[in-house]
Parts: sequence; structure tokens; C-alpha cells
Amino acid sequence: MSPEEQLQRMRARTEKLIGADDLLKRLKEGRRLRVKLGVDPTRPDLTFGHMVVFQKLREFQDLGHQAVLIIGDYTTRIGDPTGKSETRPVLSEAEIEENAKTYLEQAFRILDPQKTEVRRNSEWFGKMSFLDALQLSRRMTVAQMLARDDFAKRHAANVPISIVEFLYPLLQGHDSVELKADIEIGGSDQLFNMLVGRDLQEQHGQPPQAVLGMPLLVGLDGEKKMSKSLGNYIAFNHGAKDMFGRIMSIPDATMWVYYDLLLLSTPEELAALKAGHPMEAKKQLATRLTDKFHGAGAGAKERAEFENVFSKGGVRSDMPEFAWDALAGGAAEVGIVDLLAATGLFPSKKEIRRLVEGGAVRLGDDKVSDPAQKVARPAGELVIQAGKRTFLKVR
RNA sequence: GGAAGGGUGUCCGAGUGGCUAAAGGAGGCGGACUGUAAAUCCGCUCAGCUUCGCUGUACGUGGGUUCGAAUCCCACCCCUUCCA
Repeated sequence: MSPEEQLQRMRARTEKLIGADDLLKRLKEGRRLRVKLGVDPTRPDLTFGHMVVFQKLREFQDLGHQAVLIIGDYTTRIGDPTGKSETRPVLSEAEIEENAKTYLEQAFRILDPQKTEVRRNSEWFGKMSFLDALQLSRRMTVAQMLARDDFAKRHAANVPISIVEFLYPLLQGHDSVELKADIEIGGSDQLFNMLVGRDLQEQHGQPPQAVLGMPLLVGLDGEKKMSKSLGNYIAFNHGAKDMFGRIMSIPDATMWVYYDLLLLSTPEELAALKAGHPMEAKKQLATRLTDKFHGAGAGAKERAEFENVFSKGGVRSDMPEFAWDALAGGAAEVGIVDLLAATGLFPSKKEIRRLVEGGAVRLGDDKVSDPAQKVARPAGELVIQAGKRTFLKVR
């Protein structure tokens, strides 16, 4: 593929590409680019938001470039303030290590492990002295930091900004120096940090990396950025049922974004889908994404379940089962609230009571609305539904 | 170091001695409608119990005043602003 064509590919679906001319030059030299992508193992799950950026990295791999996946095990101990209104909680080393492990496992569902260089930034930061850190910190000014949008906002709103937060972009930037990155990929909210990498590289006499900002994936609510802390996310690790279900719950407008950024659909494909019924398009979206993470066929199975449960008002075929004796302690009958509480599927008895009073609970085909209702030991098996999506079986 | 303001439930935000488990909004959950979308309407939204009620916990932390405190007093912790 010609350098120009490669650049074209790299550019697809990006929000911003800085340093494109220079990048083209390197491509023309036939260089194998070192493509950096950093993730902070702050939480155990990767979400579909990460998928956008991982898929871009995968594209680079497919073009024959060197992917460098950097696990921010050291930086996580500081906490990236990006997009946050407050400082992140500090994780213990063990938690970070645990998260890092699952991150890799998940990342390789998208990336080609054979073509991925995995690094941890504790490799170099762990060796740095405090003096080294001070030297690093003198490379940027407060005014430069305050140019970053979220810092500026917080500052204006009198929301505290800790000094370590100022250090974060420098650390991320220093990673690029250590890795001699040719290009860094990140969400568009990472632009500032990635640009710091350019500055630092230049100060170290390295050619500055290109910076590629990917659009931020919108979450399930269709409005805010997908993030674990907002709860509006889909994780790589979600079970097929949850994954399918969550996708089905997104607003219609959002599904086109998902088609584009997650399935990399062509404009023609999108046009065809838009011509049909949105429900059908959404089912296909959910099916294809579920297949991607749970294997071919998983999506179709969930689709069938979904249609049975929600379109036909049926019950799920695979619901958790409980033994009556385990729940009721051998009693012949027990209150509905106690019965459900014993399953451990609900946060509190109050919550169950509310569900019952709100008419959300069904015993078999019968709606229960009295929390005092007793349930007798079922002769065979008894299906209980609480709310739209919680089913369980007692036998 | 000095001065002033502030810390309330998932979040935002009222509340300055009892009627406050704490207005209002957002979010969430549930119901109706439906395409588990959107829009709309309704209900719920700390926990436990022997549940038309009772009890426990909750307004930064710890004490105190009071029959009674988120509200008053003291100490401490934290945040913000201005001055140095």
C-alpha cells in the first residue's frame, strides 16, 4: 500500500491528526512506525470506548506497523484527571497489577498479540529519582497546563487541582520519549497529553510523534461519553446477555455511531440499514457486536432470547436457578420478600418490597403486589420475574 | 501566618432549634404505552422489623448545650477565595 493510501487509512474515522506531513515523510522512508497507545489500569474492565482506539491500533498493525501498548501501571498511581472533576482514588499496587492482567487479556481480543509490544511505564518511572522528576516538571509552565480545557474550567470554577495532576501529562509525554514513538493514538480528550509528548520528544532531540485523536464513544444514554464511572458503558467482559441487552437499550441515533466506530461500517451499509426498520438495525448491531466478543452464534442466540422475552413476553431460557430448600430453609411456605432476598440478586429487602409494590414481580403468570404474600413450595419449578430483565427459577 | 466563605442523600442543591429520612432538580428503578429507542403519564428511590406502624442509621470528624440539633457552642480535619 502506498504511503498516501496508508495515511488515508490511518486518518479514517479520526477526529484529529496532528503531524500528518511528518508522518507521511516517515512512511515514505519505508519506516515501520512505532505506534503508541496507553491505557491506565484503573478499573478491571475495558469498555467499548476503548474498542474505538484499540481498533485503530489494530489497523496500524494490519498495515505492518509496530504497536506499542503501554500499561500505565505507574501513572495510575497518580490518576489521570482528564475529564474528571476531581482527583481519582489511588489504587494499591496489587489492584493495579490485577487490572493490568485483565486489561491485556481483553485488549488481545482486538489486537494481534504477536505484533504487540507491551510495556509498563514503571519500567522507567520506577527508576527515576525525585530530582529526575523535578527536572521533568520544569519542562512545562503553569500557564501551559492551564491551557488544557478541563484544568481551565476547574480553575475557573474554584475546583481544586492537585499538583500531581499537573504532572500527569508530563509523565504520559515522557512515555513517548522512552518509547521513541512515531505516533500516539488516544481519545480526543487525550490530545493535550499527547501533545506534551511531542514537546518532550523535541526537547530530547527526537522527532515529535504524530498525534491521532479518536472520537469519544458516546455511552448508553446517548449523551455523555461512555465511562465506567457514569455506568453508561458496555464492557468487553459483559456476558452475552448483558451485552446484547445493553446495546438494545441505546437511543436510535446512537446506534449509527456504534455502527460507524465499532463495526467500521461503510456509508453504503449504513444507508441500507437506515432504510429499514430501526429495531431491525439495532438487533443486527447487537448481534454482530455480541458475536465479536462471544463467538459466532452467540449474537443469534441472544437475539432469539431477546425476541422471546421482550417481543413475545416469554421467559428466558437461561435464568439462574435456586433450590427451594436453600432459599426457604425447608419451610413449606415463605414470604415473597424473604424468598427473593435469599437469592442474593437484590440489594436489600426494601428494594424487593418496592418492586413488589410497584407491580414488577410475577410468580409464574401471576402478578404479586402484596409484599406480605406467601409463596408455597412449588410442586415442580417456579419462574419468578422481577422487573423487565430479572428472571429466576426456583425448584 | 491573617481575613472571609464553605463541607447535606448517587450527583447538583434547599434547609439556621422541633411539623426533616431532610424541599427541588438530575440520575436510577418500577408501571402504562412501545421497538427493553425516543416522547409522554404515573409510582418509587437509606436500612431492618412482629409493616395502616415501629426501630436503627444519616447532613465532614469528635465532644458539648438542650426535653429536642443538619441547624447553637467547642475542638479537629478538609476545600475555596483574598491578603502576606
